[in-house]
Amino acid sequence: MNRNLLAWYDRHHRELPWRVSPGASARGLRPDPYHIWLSEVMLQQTTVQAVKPYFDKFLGLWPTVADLAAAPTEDVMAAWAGLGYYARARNLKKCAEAVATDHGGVFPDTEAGLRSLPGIGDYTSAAVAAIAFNRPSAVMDGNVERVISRLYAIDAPLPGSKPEMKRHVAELTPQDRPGDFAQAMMDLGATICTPKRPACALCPLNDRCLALAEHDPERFPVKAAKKEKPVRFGAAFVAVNPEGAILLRRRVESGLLGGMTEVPTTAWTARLDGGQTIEHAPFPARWESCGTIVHVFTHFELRLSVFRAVTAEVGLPDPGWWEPVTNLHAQALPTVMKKVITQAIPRAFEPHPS
DNA sequence: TAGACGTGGTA
DNA sequence: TTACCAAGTCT
Repeated sequence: MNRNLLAWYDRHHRELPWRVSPGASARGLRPDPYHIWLSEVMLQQTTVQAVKPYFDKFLGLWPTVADLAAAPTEDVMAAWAGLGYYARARNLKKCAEAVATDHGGVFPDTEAGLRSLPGIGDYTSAAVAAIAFNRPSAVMDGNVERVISRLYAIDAPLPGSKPEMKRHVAELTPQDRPGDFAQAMMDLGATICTPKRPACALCPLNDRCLALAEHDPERFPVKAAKKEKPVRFGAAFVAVNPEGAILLRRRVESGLLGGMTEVPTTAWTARLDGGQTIEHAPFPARWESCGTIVHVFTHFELRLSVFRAVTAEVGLPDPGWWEPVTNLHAQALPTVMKKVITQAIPRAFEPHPS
C-alpha cells in the first residue's frame, strides 16, 4: 500500500513553492522548516491557491523566522489581511518570537516540541515534524480524514471518529519516507480522492478501498449535521476629511477580526432594532446612505448599512486615526471592511496614478 | 466539548 | 443561489 502510494507520489506530486520534490528529497535535500511551518499555518482551513501569493509576500518581507520575530505586529497583520482567521497571524508572530528567543532561532525538530508553540496544534506539529524533519508522525488533516474514511468505509461521523482514523494513519505511516507519505496522502485527497466525483480509476489505493467496493465513495466521510447560520445587523461609517483621509480604528486584540483595522461601526446585533442609526456614528455629520453590504462569516451572516460623510474634521479622533485613501492598501483591513469602504468609495482600492 | 474564528472557489 | 468546502487551533 505504501509502495503504491509513494510511487504515485513520485510521479504525480504537486509542485508547491514551499515543497522539496521527492527526487531532491531522496538525494538528502530537506525543506526549510521555516518555509514548511509558514505554509502549514497559512494552509489551515485555506486553499493552496489562496496561500501562494501570501507565502511569497511573507518570504519577501521576512526571509527568516528571526526577521518575522523582529517585525512589528501591525505589519504582520497588514500582510495577512484578506487571508482570514486572524488569530493565525497573531499566533504566527508569537510562535516566531518563541522560536527566536526560546529556541535560538531554530525550530524544534520533534512533534512534541513543535506542539508546545503558539498556533501549532495536532495537525501542524505532526506535519512539520514529518515534512521538515522526516519524523514518522501520524499526519491527519481534512484530506487524510477523507482518504482514511473511504479506505476503511468508516460509518461513524466526524469529529467523533477522529481517534479511530488517527490510529489507522499511525499504523500506515512508514518509517521510511514518512514526510513524503504524509504529503502523498494529502495530495491524493486534494487531487484524486476529492469530496465530489473522486477519480477512483486513477487512485493507487483503489484495490483496497472499502468505500469503492461499496460503490459509493462520496458517502464518506460521514459528518455531523451543521447548524443554521444566524444573521446579524449593523451600520458602518466611512468618514472622509478635507485632506482625503478616512477615519479608521483598531479592533481589540481578541475575538472576531482581533487586532485588525476597521471603520467605526455600531454593534452587530441579531435584529434591526434601531441600534443601527447615524446616532451611533463616530461624530455628527451629514451622513448619506450608501446602501448595504453582506458578508458571510463562518458562524453568522453580517448585513451592514453603509454611510458616508465628508467632514471638516482633520484633528485626531480618539480612538482612531485619519488614513489617506491612497494608503489603504497598506492597512490591516479584513475583507469585510474593504467591502464597506468600496461601497462608500467605489475606487478606494484601485491603483492611484503617481 | 462544542462553538468561535474568514475568505474565496466550486457545483 | 445555496451549500459545501479548504493542509485546524483555541478556549
